Amino acid sequence: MTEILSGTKYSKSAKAVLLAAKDLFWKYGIYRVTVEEICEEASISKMTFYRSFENKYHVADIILKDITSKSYTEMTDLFCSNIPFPQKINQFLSLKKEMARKVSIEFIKDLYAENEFTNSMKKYFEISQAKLMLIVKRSFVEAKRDGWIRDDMKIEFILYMFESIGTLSKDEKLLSLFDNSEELTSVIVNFMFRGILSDKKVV
Amino acid sequence: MTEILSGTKYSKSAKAVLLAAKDLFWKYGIYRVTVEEICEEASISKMTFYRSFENKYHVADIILKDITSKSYTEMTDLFCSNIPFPQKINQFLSLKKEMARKVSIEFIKDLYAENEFTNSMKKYFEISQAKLMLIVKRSFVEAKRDGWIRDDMKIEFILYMFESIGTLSKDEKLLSLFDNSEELTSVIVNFMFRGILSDKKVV
DNA sequence: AAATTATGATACTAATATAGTATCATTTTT
DNA sequence: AAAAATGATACTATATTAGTATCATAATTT
Repeated sequence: MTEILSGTKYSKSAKAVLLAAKDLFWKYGIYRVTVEEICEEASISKMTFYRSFENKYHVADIILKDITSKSYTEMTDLFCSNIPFPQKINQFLSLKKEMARKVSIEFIKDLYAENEFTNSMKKYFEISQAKLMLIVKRSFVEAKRDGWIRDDMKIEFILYMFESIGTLSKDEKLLSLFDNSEELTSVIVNFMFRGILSDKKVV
Repeated sequence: MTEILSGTKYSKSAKAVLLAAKDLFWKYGIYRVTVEEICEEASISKMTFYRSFENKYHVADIILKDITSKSYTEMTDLFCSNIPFPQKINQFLSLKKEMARKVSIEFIKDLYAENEFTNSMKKYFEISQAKLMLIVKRSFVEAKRDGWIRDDMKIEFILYMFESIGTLSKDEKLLSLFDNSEELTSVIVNFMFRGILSDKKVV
């Protein structure tokens, strides 16, 4: 939790804002939270807020980028490593769980609500996703070659499903079926990998 | 969930409003939710809303009363029944859990934020609580007489702690330590009863 | 089928909330 | 002591929201 914004990049007050904003965004999403609320929660004045940040979307942007960049680095490292495929999947599951705990469903909901500010965030989110997919694909190709994945499974299909984990979380109807993003993610991810893993080599 | 508003007291559209409002209030509290949002969620027009309800606080009032009245009836029945004391406590725990699932922490937070509308709701909440306490007290007195409760435990102290379960949930600082009211309640309740039950008669 | 009733869509006003800025006093850091 | 950061307040412009009036349309009842 407090690992967020680890460097000395931000001043004391700016950090207070980022932490307070994160808590509020997590609970209520972005659009329901006001700048004044954030300031009150961070115990700073509104002017101090506007001296460091453009607006609340700027804050949300920093928070999102901080979290996704860390998560994608971990993911990339995982899929680039030489550990056996099933172990990769296990670790992937726990990384996903951890990430779900880090990114609230309310946050994502507001992110994908049309808005001139959130659009740039969306893009960043999607670009990170795309970069990761290249690495993941390579990993899946190797795994298939090594017999870890059922023969009738096309890599393209797997990748499509893999990407859906991110895409699905944009679907309001699906989101509303779950209480939190952690639950949703674990359901999707578990479902996916149970169906993918070859029967010959059970973890 | 859907047992809410079981009678034919409300029209189809009014029921839709109550259910939609409940979902929104549960997630975001009362003040963050607008009438128009409720209408959209309930798929009815704003006019239809205002033909049935005064405002969103009126809706919140009905929801709260519906839930508390049911819960307090169950509690009263439980403590008036002739089952052994430890069993009463066990059932009390599950009732409390069920109630926690029914009343969101966001809802209570807004309820106890100063506001001319929520004041009447607060009163109703507190009166129900007071009525229940009379019955609970009688039950505790009997339990002590029958040796279920440690001798050095004063009934007044127990009642105080018992009431705290409700009062504590008003404390912002404590609330913020937990993700949901269910967690908070179960922590308090469990803590309480483990310390109260006599060592001689373990359940 | 006609009448009654409930609902919807739209447009509107008044009230309220919020964003963002200017200014100056105060505190903290250097 | 000087410089930099923060706070408090007041302010304007804008956006949001509450609540109502009006008329059209759909659903029910008779």
